[in-house]
Amino acid sequence: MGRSPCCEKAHTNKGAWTKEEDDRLVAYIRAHGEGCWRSLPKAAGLMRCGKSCRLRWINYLRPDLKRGNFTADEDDLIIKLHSLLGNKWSLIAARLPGRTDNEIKNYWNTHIRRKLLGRGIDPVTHRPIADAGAGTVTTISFQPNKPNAAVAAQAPQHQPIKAVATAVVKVPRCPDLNLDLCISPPCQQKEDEELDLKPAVVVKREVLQAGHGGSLCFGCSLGIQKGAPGCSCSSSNSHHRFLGLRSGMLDFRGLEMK
DNA sequence: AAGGCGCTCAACCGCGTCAGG
DNA sequence: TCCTGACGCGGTTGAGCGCCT
Repeated sequence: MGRSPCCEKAHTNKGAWTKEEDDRLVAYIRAHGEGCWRSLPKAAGLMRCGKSCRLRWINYLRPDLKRGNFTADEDDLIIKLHSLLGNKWSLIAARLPGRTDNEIKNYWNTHIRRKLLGRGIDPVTHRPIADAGAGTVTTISFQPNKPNAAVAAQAPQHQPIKAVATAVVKVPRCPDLNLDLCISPPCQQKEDEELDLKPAVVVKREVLQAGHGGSLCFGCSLGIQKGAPGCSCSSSNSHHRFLGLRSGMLDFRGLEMK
């Protein structure tokens, strides 16, 4: 049994969106909110597939999107997150307010990948290309309160990405990471409100429904099942900082690449 | 001036996951 | 418990643009 198409393809537009279509979509979502993408096109009077509407909204029309070039700090953060998460673009995007997974994915493939290759670093393993087959672990560690300014640009060639830490964690070089990390819950709301920080993590449905409330471990916020390796919800100290960083929005200012 | 080429990024496609019946 | 439908994600494609020859 084949998969049924997500929409009636015979009567849907494809390709670039027109200004009128954009306006219709924005107007509809402003009036009714997001959700139920399948029925949205019909309700909004659009000859588009629901998936197409969702993508257009998320990647282009959303009002909170930050347009324009990536900053050096964002570059740096993307590289670090990719070294931890692999091609989990949605998770990386969740840590970059105003950026979308598609945008980051494109940026990675067009800019960062090349940049890393130019430095002799394998963009997949984040290890020096000459050392790619070694099969050893990459030590990623972090040291808070060190300036990170343009560390990516200053990273010496043929050096693995590495940071220095109070608590050193070893991660397998395989992208299927065992994220056994000390982290903070993404929503320490009161504290974040005081600092005017907006939680950037999109919390998975199951986590919300499991009644975690505002006390999620970083693993859960990344979509790891509660209780699975990488989840530290049950830990007595659910308020530890993720690698010494604030929750919600990864503060990478204390990270350093060597 | 124009054709070729490479790059960028918006959009599409197919699959995995999950909730609800 | 199984099935189905909807959503979300990551990989891929291709139109449009700018640069080069």
